[in-house]
Amino acid sequence: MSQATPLTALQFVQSNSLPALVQVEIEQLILRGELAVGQRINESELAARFGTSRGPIREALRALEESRLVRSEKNRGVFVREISVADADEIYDVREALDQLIGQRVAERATPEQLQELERVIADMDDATSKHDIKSYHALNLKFHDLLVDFAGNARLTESYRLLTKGLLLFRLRGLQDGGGFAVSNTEHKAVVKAIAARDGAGAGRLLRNHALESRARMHRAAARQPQE
Amino acid sequence: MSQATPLTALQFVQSNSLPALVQVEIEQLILRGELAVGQRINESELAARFGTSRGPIREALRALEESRLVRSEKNRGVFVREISVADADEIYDVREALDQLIGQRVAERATPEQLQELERVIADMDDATSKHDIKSYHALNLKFHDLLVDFAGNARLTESYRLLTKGLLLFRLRGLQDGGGFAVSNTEHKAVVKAIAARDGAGAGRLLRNHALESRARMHRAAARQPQE
DNA sequence: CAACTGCAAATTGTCAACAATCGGCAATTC
DNA sequence: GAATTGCCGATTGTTGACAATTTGCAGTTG
Repeated sequence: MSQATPLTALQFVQSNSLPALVQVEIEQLILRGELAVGQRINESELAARFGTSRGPIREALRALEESRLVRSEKNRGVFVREISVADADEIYDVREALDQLIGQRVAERATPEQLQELERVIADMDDATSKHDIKSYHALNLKFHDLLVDFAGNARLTESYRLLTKGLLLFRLRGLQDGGGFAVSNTEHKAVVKAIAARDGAGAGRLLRNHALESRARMHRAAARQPQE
Repeated sequence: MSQATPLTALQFVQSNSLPALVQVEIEQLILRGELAVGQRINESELAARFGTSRGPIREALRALEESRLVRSEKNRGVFVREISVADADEIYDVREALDQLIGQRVAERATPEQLQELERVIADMDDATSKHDIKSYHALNLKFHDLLVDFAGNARLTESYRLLTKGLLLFRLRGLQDGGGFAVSNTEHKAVVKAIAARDGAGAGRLLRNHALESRARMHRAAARQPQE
């Protein structure tokens, strides 16, 4: 699913409707922080920015509301969703369960090529760590977990997982996620991949769940350090 | 969350926008089977039916698309989503993981009142079974699992779970879910509640996961009996 | 008679205008 | 001078109209 399928321009125009395009565009705006958390979204402004009328914008916003990236107040507008530590905790509860499933399934079905790809990303993360390149590390970390859920080979699982973690991304924008510990985090990644390589489903599941658990703990430490609630 | 909060008419009008209302209305239409699985949805027709213009309808459909109840093809319209046995299997994979989490959490935090409520629903299901009232049994079964996820006390979990099982409801409309076995199913319910009452989190989790597993098996038997793929 | 071409009706995609509502500011009152 | 009221600009909610696209059908052609 994250495999970039090369589309011809024709296929692209045929399959993507304006609201769908606008939707991912707004999503990027939010996830990159250009639309601040909690901020009201002005429909006319976005319409002007994308060169459309307000109709497609509204459709896109309604979809984003369903996917929990924005909330809407009647007659007042839609706002970029805010997320509290308690919210993040709820997400982590579910994420831990899904990560366990992911680890188990990937261990059972990953191909050698996929295993290699995971190892390559881990190596890149080591690189980023030694260069203190936090931004790269974070992108690679996302990619790593994205690959994992992809390799689990269950579209619904992928969908549920992505929806969930998107909420966490929102949280990161508040600067509250992953309070350091990059090296530690990557050590955990390595343990997971090792279990996958050994086809140890139960072990990989347990380790990946534990990784999520540790990630949650790192979030809590960061939140305690920088209490902005 | 499923606790019916009584709203005054004023609050109702203030909080619910037309697209949101239309959305649940269309959802009901689909889940009750009035809009057949796979069928194309005519926007103008719905607009006339609800006495609105097409704008709100389109917004609602976009939200339903995000929640996977419909799919949309550009310039052709939106269709009620179809679901295959393979799709249902994917859903069950995730559901099993979530059910385990639900069982565990409920065992840890259910109040005596909540426990009683669960037992009451189970008794009602026994009633329905002895009366061979399949319809009531099914509604009660839904209610039972709805209560469980509610009592788990995690809004995100509830949301993920409901989204997932909504897809399964779509499947049931094809007459492929739960090939008999009501009595057996309720026996499993009783075991789960027993573990909850004993505050046995691990046990309740295991039992509820197993219940989902058995439910999946029942689905497969029904699908094998009535192959319409 | 099969296959292709070109219309025509139906339907979706998009827009721009109008109505309803909200939030803030100034005028008024006590 | 503080509180309240009434207005005004800005923004959302909804609509009806128009443009673009699809699809089935009839007519034509080989």
